[in-house]
Amino acid sequence: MSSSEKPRGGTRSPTLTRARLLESGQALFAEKGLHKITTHDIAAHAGVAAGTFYNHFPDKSALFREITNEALSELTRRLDEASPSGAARRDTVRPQAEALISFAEDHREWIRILFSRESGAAAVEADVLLELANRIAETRRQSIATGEMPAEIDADVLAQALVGMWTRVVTWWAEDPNRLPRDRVIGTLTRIQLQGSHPRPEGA
Amino acid sequence: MSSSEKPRGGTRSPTLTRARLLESGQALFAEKGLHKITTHDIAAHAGVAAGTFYNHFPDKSALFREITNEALSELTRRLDEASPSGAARRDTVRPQAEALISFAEDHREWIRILFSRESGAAAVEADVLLELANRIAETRRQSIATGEMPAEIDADVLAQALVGMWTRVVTWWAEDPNRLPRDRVIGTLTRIQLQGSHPRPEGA
Amino acid sequence: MSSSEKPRGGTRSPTLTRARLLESGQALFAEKGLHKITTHDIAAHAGVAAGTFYNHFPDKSALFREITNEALSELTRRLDEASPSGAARRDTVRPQAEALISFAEDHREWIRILFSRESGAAAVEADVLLELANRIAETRRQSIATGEMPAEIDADVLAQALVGMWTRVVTWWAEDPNRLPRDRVIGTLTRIQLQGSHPRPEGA
Amino acid sequence: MSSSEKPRGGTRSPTLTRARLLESGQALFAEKGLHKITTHDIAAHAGVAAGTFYNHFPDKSALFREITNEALSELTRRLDEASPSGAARRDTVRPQAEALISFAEDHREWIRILFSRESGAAAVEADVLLELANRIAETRRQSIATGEMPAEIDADVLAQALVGMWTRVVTWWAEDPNRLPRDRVIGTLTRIQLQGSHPRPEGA
DNA sequence: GATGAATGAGTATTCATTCAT
DNA sequence: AATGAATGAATACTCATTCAT
Repeated sequence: MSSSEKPRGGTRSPTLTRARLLESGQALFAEKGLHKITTHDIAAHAGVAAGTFYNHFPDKSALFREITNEALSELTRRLDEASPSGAARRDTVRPQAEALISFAEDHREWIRILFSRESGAAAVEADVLLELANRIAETRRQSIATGEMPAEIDADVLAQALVGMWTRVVTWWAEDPNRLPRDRVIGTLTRIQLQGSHPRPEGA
Repeated sequence: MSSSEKPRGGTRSPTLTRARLLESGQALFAEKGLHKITTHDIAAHAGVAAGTFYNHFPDKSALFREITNEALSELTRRLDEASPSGAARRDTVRPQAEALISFAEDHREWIRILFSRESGAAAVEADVLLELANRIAETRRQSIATGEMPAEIDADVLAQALVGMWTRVVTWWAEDPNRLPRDRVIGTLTRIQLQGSHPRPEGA
Repeated sequence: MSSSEKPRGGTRSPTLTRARLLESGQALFAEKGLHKITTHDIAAHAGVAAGTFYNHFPDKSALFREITNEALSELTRRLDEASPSGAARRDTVRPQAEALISFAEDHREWIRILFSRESGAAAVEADVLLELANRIAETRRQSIATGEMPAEIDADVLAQALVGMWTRVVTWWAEDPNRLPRDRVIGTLTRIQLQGSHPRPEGA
Repeated sequence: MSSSEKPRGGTRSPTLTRARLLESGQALFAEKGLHKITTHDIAAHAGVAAGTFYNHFPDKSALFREITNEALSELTRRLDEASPSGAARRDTVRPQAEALISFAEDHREWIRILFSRESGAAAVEADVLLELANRIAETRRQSIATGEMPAEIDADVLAQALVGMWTRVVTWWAEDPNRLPRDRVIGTLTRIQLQGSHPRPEGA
């Protein structure tokens, strides 16, 4: 077979094709979101025919889910690594902020896919993020229980707040990392939180 | 012709029809987002024919924009009211949190439309939110300048963080206000912030 | 009733309204043709409500037909006048060309409506034009019969040819009468025809 | 699944499908004109699904343009062939009339599409026809310059006149070629023109 | 596995026409 | 007669998905 032939049949490695589709989906979803990208776009970007897409993924959302799952488990992995279960509570925040920012540095596309609005990932990320939130909240809940943190604080609200804060900041920063040195982001993120102080009521 | 025919001609008040379309759009967009709702859905929900939609709005996005504009200006109005420019800085946070939560109580649909992911409002809300963020940030910037707040804090990051935090919390809470009494949300939101304490470096 | 009120009910003379609709139709059809103009356009241009249109005309094509009929009968009238049945044949062409050109000068809009392509008048004008063609042809037919005109000439073809020629020229000229003084158009039109000479075969 | 299902997947030759769409468009446009024919009509006539149309043409007007372009270039080709640039002027008319009539015989549908009113081709044909007109006019202009043709003749008017005449005659004839033998049409067309005679002024 | 033409349900939008007021 | 909101059929175009080759 001459190598200049149009590839037909099982030419290239299927694994490679699959990988290419994944990459293409990643790049394109990051750029425009799930709904503005067609399966044809992805196939074209991957250099394969439209039908080939369906040899590797049952449908468009399956590819999307695979991407987000991979992204989320990598993120989870890094966050886990950053706060081993045995670690002292106080040490937990900075390493996690660092993990998140490093993740953003290494995978800007994933950040866009996971966290930017209209990306299509709303449902997909919810669970993982909630889990993250809850994990964070759990630490706080204990602080609250021990009186280290004021009782006015609700752990669920706190969890949502932290997730919202972190995802927004990291998305904003990943759009253009030149905005700010990473350490400054981490430094700020680390300090925005309850420090155990019992603030006087505002009006006082 | 029997009198049971569908109404033709200018039967009902146009203002009413317009209002109905607006309401229907609000309800449906809140439920499923801009992209999953068709103009036919809206017309049907409003009890009018498909074409009637276009007697009142040039296109789907115009209706959406009208809804979001109204929502945003109401939100802006409340936030402005909550923090008169002359107010002392410290007094600013709680009233704004209260304003936001009250807004959410009164307009759960608007919250979903403005802040939930995949709503279609990404671009629309950006400006207003950023403005809000910057307003908040400005207060902090001054605190930082006066040394009241540690210099490690970056005002831009802080602004993003606060916006992310607030929008996420309010969206989460508005999904089901029974989750928690509003005061608890406000209380927590009010305390999540730097209190001027200079925390010891994490490792210390 | 104050005169500044929005006219409602039988305010203005219905005859006037009808006339205005006719004028508006004329102006708009001339500009863009039947298919690109909506009944709303016409009503708006006439300064009346959309429904009013249907108080005066059963439908859009009725208005169009009325305009074309009026235009065509005026044209017919002028052409008839220009060539009274008793006139000598030779004298017939120039007066008719003059009549046509004058008609074009007085009614540029009608020219566009009747003769320009895509105006919507295709079917409408056919008959009248054909009649015109046939009347012209008849004159020629006699010339042919008497040997004044060569037998190779077919009267039907000639009729079509003259109609095609005249309508195209007049349409072209009416687009911008400054292109040429009317006499030059008439002069040329008058001379483009068989003059009774028996041309030598082409190759000779 | 029964084998009587509609064909799915790349069953038939795409070239064939494209050709069929082209033919269908041709037939239908010739019959009713661009605006009265829908893409669904064309697809149905071609025996394919509605969406298939768009696999082959970006939109309806692209198909139309393709048809008219092909028609016009074939016509141009034939006219060019009929009057090689070196030919003596006088020899030019009959061959061109012959070319036009032959073209009409071979492509009645194209004639309708190109020249009949309301076909939708107004803009498309303009250039080519004008070019044709000007080419014809140029010959005359020279005749006028040399005094071979009377100075009262305006070359631009003449060009418009010839184009109007020819297109109308050929359209009329192509509707039903049985009306007349082609030679009679050609013969007449050939003789309708200025023969160089200086006619006495009509009134004389 | 790969191909890519074909499929057809889905959707925004237009506009001639109606008729209660 | 005049109004103008309402109607709804019509239509161009998109795109996820299928399947014969």
